[in-house]
Amino acid sequence: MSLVFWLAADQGPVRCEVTGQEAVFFIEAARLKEAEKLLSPRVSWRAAPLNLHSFGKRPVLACYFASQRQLGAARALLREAGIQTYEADVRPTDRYLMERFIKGTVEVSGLAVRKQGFVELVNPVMRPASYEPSLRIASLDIETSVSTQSLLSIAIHITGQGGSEKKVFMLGAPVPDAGDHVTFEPSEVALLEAFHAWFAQQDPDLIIGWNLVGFDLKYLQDRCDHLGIPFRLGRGGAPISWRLLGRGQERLYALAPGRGLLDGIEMLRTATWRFESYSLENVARQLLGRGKLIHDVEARAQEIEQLHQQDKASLAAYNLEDCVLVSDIFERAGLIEFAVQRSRLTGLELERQGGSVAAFDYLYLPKLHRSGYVAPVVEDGSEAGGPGGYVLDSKPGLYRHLVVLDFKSLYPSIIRTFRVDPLAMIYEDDDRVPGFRGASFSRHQALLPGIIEQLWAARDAAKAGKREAESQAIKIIMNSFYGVLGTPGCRFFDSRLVSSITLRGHEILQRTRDLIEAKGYPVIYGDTDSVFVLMQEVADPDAEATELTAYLNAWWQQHLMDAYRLPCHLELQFETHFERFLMPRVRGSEKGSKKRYAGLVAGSGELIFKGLETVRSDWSPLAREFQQTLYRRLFQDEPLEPYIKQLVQQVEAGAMDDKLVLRRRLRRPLSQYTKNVPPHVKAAKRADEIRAAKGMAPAFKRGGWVEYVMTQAGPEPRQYASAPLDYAFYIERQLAPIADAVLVFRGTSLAELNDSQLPLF
DNA sequence: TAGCTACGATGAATTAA
DNA sequence: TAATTCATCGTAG
Repeated sequence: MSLVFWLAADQGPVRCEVTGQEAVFFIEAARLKEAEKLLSPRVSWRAAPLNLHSFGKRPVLACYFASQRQLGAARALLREAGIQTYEADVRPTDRYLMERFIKGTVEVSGLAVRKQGFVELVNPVMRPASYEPSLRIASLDIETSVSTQSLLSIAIHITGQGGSEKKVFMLGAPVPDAGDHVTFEPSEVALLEAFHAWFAQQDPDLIIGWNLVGFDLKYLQDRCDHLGIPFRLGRGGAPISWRLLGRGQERLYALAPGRGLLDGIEMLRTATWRFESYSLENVARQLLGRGKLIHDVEARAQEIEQLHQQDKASLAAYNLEDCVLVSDIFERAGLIEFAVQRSRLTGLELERQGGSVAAFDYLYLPKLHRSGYVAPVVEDGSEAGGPGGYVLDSKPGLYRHLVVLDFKSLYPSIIRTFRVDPLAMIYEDDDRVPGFRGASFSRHQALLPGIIEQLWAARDAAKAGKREAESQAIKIIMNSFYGVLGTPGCRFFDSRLVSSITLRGHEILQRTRDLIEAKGYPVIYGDTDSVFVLMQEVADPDAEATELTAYLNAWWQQHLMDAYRLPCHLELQFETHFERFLMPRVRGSEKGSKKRYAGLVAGSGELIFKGLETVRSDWSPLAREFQQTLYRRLFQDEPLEPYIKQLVQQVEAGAMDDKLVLRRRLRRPLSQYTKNVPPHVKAAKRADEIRAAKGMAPAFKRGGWVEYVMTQAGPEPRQYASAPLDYAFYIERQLAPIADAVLVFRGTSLAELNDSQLPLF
């Protein structure tokens, strides 16, 4: 893999092609002499002895090369000579990838050659200096005409290094009141050319947007192809390279040489921000408290065309405002800082999504090599295995003063404490820490615990320095280790490893519960790393919770030292004090629920819902608002019955019709629902039938949302609903389950309340 | 261009009576 | 027709 860097320099942009990376493969030791003869005049390399974990225990030597290119050449030479190479863990990732985005923080030396207006460095050596982000960022958004398929306008908002700038390129005749930053062009070709010229001169490091690759860049590429002009947004006019990622769903991936392409939606997901809808409108409202300039999303396409004909100044403002929203969202969520930090930690491209397995390799393999071991290859055919987290049975009820204690980063802390590690597991020595499922771990020859220790310290430093994005990136990586070890897609997958993490977690959770109960506090629930402790009748719950936490931490320290001679890195923390708390029952059962509860946080008045209808996007707004009001009243000891009865009457009277929409995602293409047809699929199919009859294209794709209402004729798509709404459905299936979860503790139900209203004969 | 398991609710499909 | 199982989705951690 080679990388092209463009760096600012006095003589103009400096182009560096960097292939410098330590690459490695393995050959049988017996053929070293032959290999030396073949390789030494052509490439620079060195061989190191290694123990062999796989390849049938034959002695093997690791051959290190300065670059992937050298490795490739060596591989070809050896293959010709019939010398087999083993490439168990050669990776194409490059630790310097991110530096192309960080101007002035990379020291470059090498032979400078002038080439086509640029200075090219031959044999560059790059050395990262301190990290100092100074990026120039272009937020890009286009508007298009649905009827003619042509491009109407391109807006760009530039921020960061070098100051901010706003620009709109618009198709059509000039209008007077549009502002200086709006440029009008007579044709699409002229528009695209003007945009290219301006963009090259601005020379941003990053391009950001909303569905940037999947819509804006794709559209621009298609349009340029159609018009026969080149589309060159890379540095130095390089074209964008496109790739279609397979793996079931087709996803478009784009790379612009010398620039990063970051999509807001993907970045928010990666940084674990969660939204019900990732529309720009919704995310901007949630995060910034303001929305788009055109509100009616339904008629948006028509409105844009209409604006282009009648009010170009407004269209320019609208187009630009979307760019500004995206810039502000990136700023508010710290997405660029997050992307840079993540890339620095994982060695993966800024724009790379997921990649947990690759990140693990990046962190682990160099250390494994230095320990003298070769990693195994990925074996296909093996099934994922091993238990997950332990969930305590809950004791249902309505409580006062409940505190939640949880273990901070439980799985990473177990790995660190109990020396869980692929190498430690296979390394044979006498001083071992027991695991589960027959595994045990070398106390001294372990790599992962050290990696976690370093990350943990870096995270504490980031937190202390208020570098939130960095801390978040580290947390995500630490937490991904457990998942990676549990997937057959990872070369280190082994059910003994994951079981040694999760089953130790079971033990820790259960023992912690027992210790708390032995102290006289009832534990009514717990999930994986948390315990829910009752502090009813306690004068100062916060003080006692703090004291209890300290006691438990000290106990674990002592216990692990006594039982295993291990320093304990488990850390229980007192997280929340609920003034009031409700643990529901499983519907139609006496059993307490798991993963569903609600509580009123002491002091703040904040209501927290977990797993309940309120937080589920597939329940109607009616149901979700009902639950929040109901619980608020419950926790404030206000009467419930009048409110419930009143709401039921309002529903029947048709006063709540706009809150009855249900939404659910299609996780497959419509045609693949064969075994049964759930309501949202029925609604989607009806919608597409109606659309087909009108000569319109199908609107429901895999991954899309279906909005529907329940009518007396069954589920109907929201846009095309015709039958009268089925109020009985909403009362019995949306309100009653929510009311009953509370009323059951008073020995009544919604149905009973309703019946009592009927006249008695 | 491969992180994981546990759990609950609903409604459709299937089976027992 | 009632009871049970299965498919599907969204969620907790």
